[in-house]
Amino acid sequence: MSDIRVRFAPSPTGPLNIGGIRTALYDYLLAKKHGGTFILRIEDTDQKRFVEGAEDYVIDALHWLGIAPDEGPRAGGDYGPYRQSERKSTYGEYVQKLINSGHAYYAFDSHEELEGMRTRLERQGIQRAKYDASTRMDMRNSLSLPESEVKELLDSNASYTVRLKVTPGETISFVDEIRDKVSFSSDELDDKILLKTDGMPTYHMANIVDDYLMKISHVIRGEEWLSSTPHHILLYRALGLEDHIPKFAHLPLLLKPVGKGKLSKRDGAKFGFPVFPMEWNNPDGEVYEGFKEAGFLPEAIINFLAFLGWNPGTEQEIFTNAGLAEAFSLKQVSKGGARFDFDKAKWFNQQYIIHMNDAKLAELISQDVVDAGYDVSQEYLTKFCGLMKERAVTLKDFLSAGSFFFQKPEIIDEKTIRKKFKLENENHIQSIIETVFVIEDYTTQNIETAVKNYIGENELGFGAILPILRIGVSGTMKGPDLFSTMELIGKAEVDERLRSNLVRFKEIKLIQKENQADA
RNA sequence: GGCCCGUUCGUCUAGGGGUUAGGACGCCAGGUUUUCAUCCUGGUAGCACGGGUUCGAAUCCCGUACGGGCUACCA
Repeated sequence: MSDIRVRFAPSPTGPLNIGGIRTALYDYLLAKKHGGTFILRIEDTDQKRFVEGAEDYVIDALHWLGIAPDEGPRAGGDYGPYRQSERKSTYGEYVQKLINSGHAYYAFDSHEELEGMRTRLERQGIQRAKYDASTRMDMRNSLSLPESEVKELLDSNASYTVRLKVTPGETISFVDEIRDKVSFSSDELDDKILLKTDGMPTYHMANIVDDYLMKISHVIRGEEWLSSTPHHILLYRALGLEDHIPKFAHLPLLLKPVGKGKLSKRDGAKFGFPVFPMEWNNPDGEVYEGFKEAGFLPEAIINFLAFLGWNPGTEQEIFTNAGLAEAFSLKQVSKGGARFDFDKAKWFNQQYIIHMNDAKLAELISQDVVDAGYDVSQEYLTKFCGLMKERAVTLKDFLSAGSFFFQKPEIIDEKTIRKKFKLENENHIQSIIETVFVIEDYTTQNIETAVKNYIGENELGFGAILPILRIGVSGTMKGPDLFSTMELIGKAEVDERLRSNLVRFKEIKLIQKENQADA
């Protein structure tokens, strides 16, 4: 194990969407590239926003996608616990340290007082008033209040927060692995709350302490964190942990496929594709569709997501999980936001299905087959997958486009029958059905030879006969090689379908004739 | 409003002073196929705008526009 340790730190406030998955993927890829450790840490410091089941969802999704964490609440590890709510006691010491060294202070202001300050300053023309060096002495805190009063308040169990004391006039710079140097003026920074009245640390405090304690080497997170990074730098400095500052990489956001703004959870329903890895049943009863349920392969999603904002610098696009890890580099991550392109996702999935072995595919769709009420052997299913896979974009397409392998087709492509079927060929079709029926060894090759010989000998032309047979067997013009299809479906069933459908074709044709006569 | 980040075909992107600006998805056309799909070949389409630096700018600098993020006792 190298000392590269990368954490994915979601809040359990709902299902992890595809953007979160991408962040986790980049975390995973960077760790694996360097033989390091991928860590999952649950940032549940906001008890109000906690959603039951969200943590399990995150872990299950990462497992399904094949990017399971090496350390985390379920995986365990030497740096646990991995839920911040269970680490509450460890943060106090660091907060105290900041207070003692004068880098942080107690603030006793109520929500109303804070609100009052903001509206007061707004009336003076200040758009967004901050709690900072310019305002803190007008507020009720351990900097503005006499020491005795502070002690009194503390002793009387008055509720308080702890705020970071930001010194104005400084320039805070750091190197972002994706964007290079980024600078902020401390004048713009407010005195961030580090410890809430409920005794829980805020994200900023917990994050710094845990990253330090868990020996995190790289912080990869969404761009929305870029502007709070200077606060984090200040925190490391104040704690005397400047030598332990991890490398930062802020990822560009995932954007809606069309229109403005970042991809949101409701875009799935809006645009007709999943934005979550797996199905999620929201407590409010709303159901969010997942890629898994839509018939996507985890490898394909990973490959697709990896390329949304990153590229290997070569023209190779199809990568195994391990190949991605080897090729990955933060330097190749692009800076601009990427639109989510469902067409590209489907293309990746199709590629993965085509290249997957038939038995494996059979295994993946076997549950759907059972659910549809079909009962076939594993061998049959494997052959079926072999025939259908070039036509499938998702796993769902196997059954929707290949149902005639399991049951006699209900819907017949009548249009093609009207166009291709000639009543004068009826006897020929009849003869072909009989010719094929007497084949002893009912193989693709033998069926093909028999049919083609008959067509040749009677000078009929493939176009006049084969579409009729195809629709007779499968009901549709779309499908795998006709003779392979016949072999798999089997002689008796094929014979039955062809005989009964021939009758139906005649009816279709006669109705057509009548209509023409009327017109 | 302020601060910060960004902007190459419709989309994802390569390219970082001299390129016919490359690839992929999509779309279109052709070929292969009894059909559909796969596959193959070809086509379509782009450096946001304005200044500057330079012999030369997609590339460096400045500005503008546009997009995004942050501006909570949310993460």
